[in-house]
Amino acid sequence: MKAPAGKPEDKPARILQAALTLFAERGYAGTAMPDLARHAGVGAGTIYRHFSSKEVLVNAVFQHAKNLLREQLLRELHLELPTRALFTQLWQQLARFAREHPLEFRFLELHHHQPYLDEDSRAIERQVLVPIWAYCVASRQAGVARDMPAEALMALIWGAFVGLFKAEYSGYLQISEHLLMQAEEACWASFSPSSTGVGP
Amino acid sequence: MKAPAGKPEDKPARILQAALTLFAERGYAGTAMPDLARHAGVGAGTIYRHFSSKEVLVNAVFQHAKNLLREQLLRELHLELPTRALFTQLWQQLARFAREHPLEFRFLELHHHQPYLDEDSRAIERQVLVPIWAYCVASRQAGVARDMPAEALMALIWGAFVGLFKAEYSGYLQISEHLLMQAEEACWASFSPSSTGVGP
Amino acid sequence: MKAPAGKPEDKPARILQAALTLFAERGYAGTAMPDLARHAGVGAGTIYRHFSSKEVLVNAVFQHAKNLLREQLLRELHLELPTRALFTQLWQQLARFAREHPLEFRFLELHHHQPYLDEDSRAIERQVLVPIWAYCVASRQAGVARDMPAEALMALIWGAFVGLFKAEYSGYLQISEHLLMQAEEACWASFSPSSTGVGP
Amino acid sequence: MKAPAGKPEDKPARILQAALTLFAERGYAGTAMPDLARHAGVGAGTIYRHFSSKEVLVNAVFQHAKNLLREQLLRELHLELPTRALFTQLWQQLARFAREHPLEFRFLELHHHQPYLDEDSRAIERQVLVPIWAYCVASRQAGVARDMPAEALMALIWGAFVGLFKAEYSGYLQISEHLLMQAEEACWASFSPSSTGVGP
DNA sequence: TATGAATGAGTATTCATTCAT
DNA sequence: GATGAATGAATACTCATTCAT
Repeated sequence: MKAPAGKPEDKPARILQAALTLFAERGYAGTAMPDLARHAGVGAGTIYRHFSSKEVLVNAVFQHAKNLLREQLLRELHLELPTRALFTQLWQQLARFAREHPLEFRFLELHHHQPYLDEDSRAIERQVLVPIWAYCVASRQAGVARDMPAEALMALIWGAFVGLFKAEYSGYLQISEHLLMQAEEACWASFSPSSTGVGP
Repeated sequence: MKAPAGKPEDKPARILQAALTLFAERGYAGTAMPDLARHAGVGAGTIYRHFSSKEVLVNAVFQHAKNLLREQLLRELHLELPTRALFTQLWQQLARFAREHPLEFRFLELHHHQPYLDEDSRAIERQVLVPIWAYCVASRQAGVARDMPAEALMALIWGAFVGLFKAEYSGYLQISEHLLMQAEEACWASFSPSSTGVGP
Repeated sequence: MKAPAGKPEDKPARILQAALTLFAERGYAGTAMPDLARHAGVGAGTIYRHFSSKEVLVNAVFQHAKNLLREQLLRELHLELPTRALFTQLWQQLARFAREHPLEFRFLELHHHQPYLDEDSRAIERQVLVPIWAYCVASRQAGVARDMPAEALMALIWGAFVGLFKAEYSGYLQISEHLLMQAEEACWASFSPSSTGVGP
Repeated sequence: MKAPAGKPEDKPARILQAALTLFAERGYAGTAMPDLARHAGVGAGTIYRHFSSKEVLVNAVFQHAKNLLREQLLRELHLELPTRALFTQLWQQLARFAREHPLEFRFLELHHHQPYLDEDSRAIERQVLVPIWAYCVASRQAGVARDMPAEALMALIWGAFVGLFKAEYSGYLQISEHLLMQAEEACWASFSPSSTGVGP
């Protein structure tokens, strides 16, 4: 009979959860360890039994969040679909991630490229990007994406997506399912070569 | 004849400059006041003669940066231009801001909607948004923007723009003048209603 | 059949041994209990089953070491020997102790008269000193020791002895059997009244 | 008009003094920085303006104490004196140091060869020893010191000296001027070759 | 007015000790 | 009995802010 009690008994999980929440809210430097301990419902020392320093902790959170994103983004991806459909699928997976894991989403936005991220964290970051990058390169070669560097395409689409959800949690906007699909179409339009000026 | 020493500029400006630089680099919470004083080349106490607290200082920086953005964005705006041309103009003003004031740009991205921003800062934020919002609303009514909330359109375009420049200073990308224009076209495509299904 | 695992020895002994080692190396305040537990190969809590606090533990180590010194110093002491021979014997017993029990020797040097030593520890300290003191007093009355307080004689000889061995484990010196005997002679010279100026 | 006030205004000096006192009493590891600050009558942060860490502080104290010892020991040393007289002079200088600077004396005894001492501290340690070592070597070559390694001679005499003063501050003994001279004679006896067996 | 030394509450982290298993 | 995870007070150190000069 283990840990049937009220509070979830898994301390590391509680600590990660609290860290995710506070880092997403206040950022790494803005979060104090004693505060974090209180939120996790553990003693301050307990954190250090599981994570040897604040830096190690933030990297653990980063890697958890990034892995989750990778799984949600790349799982059940039907690469055989036509480019347009695949785009929709990617968009929806992203949206599902942002919806189901808002803290992870905000955390990742806030802790990009920070100096305390270690090599493992950076490696996972790259792991997420590579398949998307490949998709962009392939689309471009197939003539169904604009003639821009894959990196630029990704930056525009990812940026637009992030902008949309930031606007929501900033209170400017409520994203309905319908709006989500409209935004997807808008982004597809910025991704695929425009038909403007394309002959008769 | 006052202060003929090393740097002649006036103190408040030096302090604001140092604050802008460090906040943009390390964030508000990650920046220490004594460090900031050293960067500004003034005594720690001097900061407090001009800005009564760290919060007041960050708000001053925010307002300076946001005002600069507003001026660069809205100055010499030819509202009588056709929507498409106005879009290009806005895009170019934004790009000029990001290019000429990279610190202000990064600072603003990093300090959105933080709890230490006061009412004045939030008001200025809105001041910047309102004309853009009006442009979106008008475009939509004229049928030259997609049928989405103006807030969503702004979020998508602003997000894409920010994504592009973040990719640049993250080292993923080098933004040439040509690329900038291609990106503008892509964003316009996501802004204007797609011609899909529109047929004779 | 209990605890057939790795180290078979009994726990209290293992704990005392680890405490002796670490206290001798790093001092009382410089030694952490969890570290000590790891060195002893026991759980942290186990220490407290046998020693109710760190202070109790250090006193146990002190008493063990001091008792060992007492035994080695006073056992098989031929009090009937002439003063000179007895001096040599004491010197050799001391040397044997320092050689065979270097940790105990270092520990005792490092933890003299510390405020956490309890009355029992202080009592044992005195028990060791009393017979030596008696030897000094007797020698002096017999005219074979210098005309100084017994305490001063003891301090000089003990100090010289300790200095010699400290020099060895500080790496300044290697104490051969021959050197040990030379040193003994030198100390005897400082103990016994000089013949200088003694004439008919 | 500077610092005429009750308490000496020199913060670094006050901090060094408090550090000397507490380290001499409780040892390095046994002394807490906030305690030290309170003793020095300064804020905890003030210590760090002058000494960048506890280690830097203990090295500063060590170097101050060792330099003082060196000056008192080697100053006005009449190297042209006969060996016996020079020995007395060294002894008296040492005694003066132990008398006038009991805290420095205790501190040095307690912090020998500790791992936190830096190269500068170790260098000064050697600087003190070298001249004494030279004296021993010269004496030995002149046939007025026992035929032992200079290091052993030093260890015995220094050890005896330290033993004597430790006995005093441990309360076993009161060292009168007369006793000090008797002890000096005893130590000289252990230093110089015994006349035993030398006869007509 | 400007300074920067000084402060002490606050930070990350450690450690003697406890207690559920 | 033995364990080692958990604790929270204590530790070394930092930082926003003040104030004597």
